[in-house]
Amino acid sequence: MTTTSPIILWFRRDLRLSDHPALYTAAQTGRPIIPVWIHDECVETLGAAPKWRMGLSVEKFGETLKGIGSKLILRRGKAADVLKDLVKETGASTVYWSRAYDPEAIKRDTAVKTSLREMGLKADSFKGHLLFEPWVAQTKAGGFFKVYTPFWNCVRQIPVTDCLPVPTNITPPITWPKTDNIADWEMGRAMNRGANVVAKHVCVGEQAASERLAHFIDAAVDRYKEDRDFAGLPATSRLSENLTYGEISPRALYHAGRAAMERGAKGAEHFIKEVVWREFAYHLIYHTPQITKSNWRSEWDRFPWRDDNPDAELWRQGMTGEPFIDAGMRELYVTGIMHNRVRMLAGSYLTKHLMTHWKVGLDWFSETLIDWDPASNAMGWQWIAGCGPDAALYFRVFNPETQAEKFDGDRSYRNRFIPSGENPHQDAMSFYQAIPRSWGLKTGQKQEEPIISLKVGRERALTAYSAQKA
DNA sequence: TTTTGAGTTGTTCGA
DNA sequence: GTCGAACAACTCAAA
Repeated sequence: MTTTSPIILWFRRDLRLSDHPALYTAAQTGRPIIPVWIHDECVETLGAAPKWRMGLSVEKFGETLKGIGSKLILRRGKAADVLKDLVKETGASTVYWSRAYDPEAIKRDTAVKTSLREMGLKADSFKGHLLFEPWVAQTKAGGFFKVYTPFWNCVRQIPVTDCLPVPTNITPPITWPKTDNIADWEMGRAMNRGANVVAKHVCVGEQAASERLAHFIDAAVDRYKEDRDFAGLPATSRLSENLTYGEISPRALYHAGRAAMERGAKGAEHFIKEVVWREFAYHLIYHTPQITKSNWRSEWDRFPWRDDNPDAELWRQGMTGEPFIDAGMRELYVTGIMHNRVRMLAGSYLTKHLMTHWKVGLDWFSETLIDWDPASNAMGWQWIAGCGPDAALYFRVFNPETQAEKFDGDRSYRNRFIPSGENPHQDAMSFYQAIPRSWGLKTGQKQEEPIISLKVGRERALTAYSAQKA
């Protein structure tokens, strides 16, 4: 190992220059840095929308690096093999990356670390994706938390250090290794909905993410606590899209929130608590990785969920006949995201009224969300289905019509995504451009009658829950 | 070890 | 129309 050999900076879901511990540490050595992004085994298995959106992020980050005299080297293959090849080609003696915590990524990274160290290389991972490493928060008994509030009470006492600046000295190597062309990968190929429709709604890259945060702090954080549940209001930060690709660090959100708190913004602590929900999801996925695949509470294994079925297909198509649910499913299809409140309703409706397994919903979200995150989605679906970490009051079944009355009383959200009146909203109409022809929906078509009465659906679910408990 | 208090997000019904 | 109780009892975390 020489002190002048290059450092390979393996980027994954950390596509930014600011507040990047691995990059910052590498830059401080003064050695040449070779930024790399690999279309690896974890990228292969991404759903259509997350893969497409990831591609946009990678492309943008490549431009950013180019702008500072560096370059993003692109390769495709199994991560461990690609990195071994790159080490041989470049004479690098060190590989750095930011830690990931979901089971697939841990498996990949463990293999990478082992094989690189066997070659005598320095291979180190850094914090960066989270405020708190999942093993830091512990109960007094030394275990992990299963309830949010005690988790929050624990981590809120842990100091969060300042954000790191963008390194000023990212030294290029003398010669660059060859790189693939991202266009050849066709990362949007599986977007069989119109990617051009969704593209109007994305916000890509570090600069855009940072402006989005500033705008939220400026315009919305004060009323965040009161307004965040109103689906038609621009009251949320929408930063989940950027966090999941690491275009902004959670620490940037945290400190922006703290600064707002200090000037008396009432909603700011609530905003930080939501950021910490993401931390809690990672705490859970780290300690109970089976959360992505099987019921977190195993007693739910005997619950009579239905597998995928025609009702679930109508749910995916935004054709349940429940306007608030359908609006949410159409928001998802047109914009790639769904308001948090409506995600809960859509999840409750699928798993309770339609008695369909939460995995059916999780799979659809994994396919269609541009802000898809392995930890948050697994936790969210298990929570809403009742088999996840929560007090799990089994009779808590959301009523989409009551919820619409409460959280979309002026119908602005439903009208945005379901055509109504003489001049329907542009987003409602673009749904028909976005959907695949195979769905057979005509422009302007909507489901007039609910596919199941709310009363019948609710009672059917409650009966099944009572039977399970007995 | 036992006890105690609390647990993101709800709905319905009847007074 | 509004408001409180019932829905039922269990798990978690700390004292």
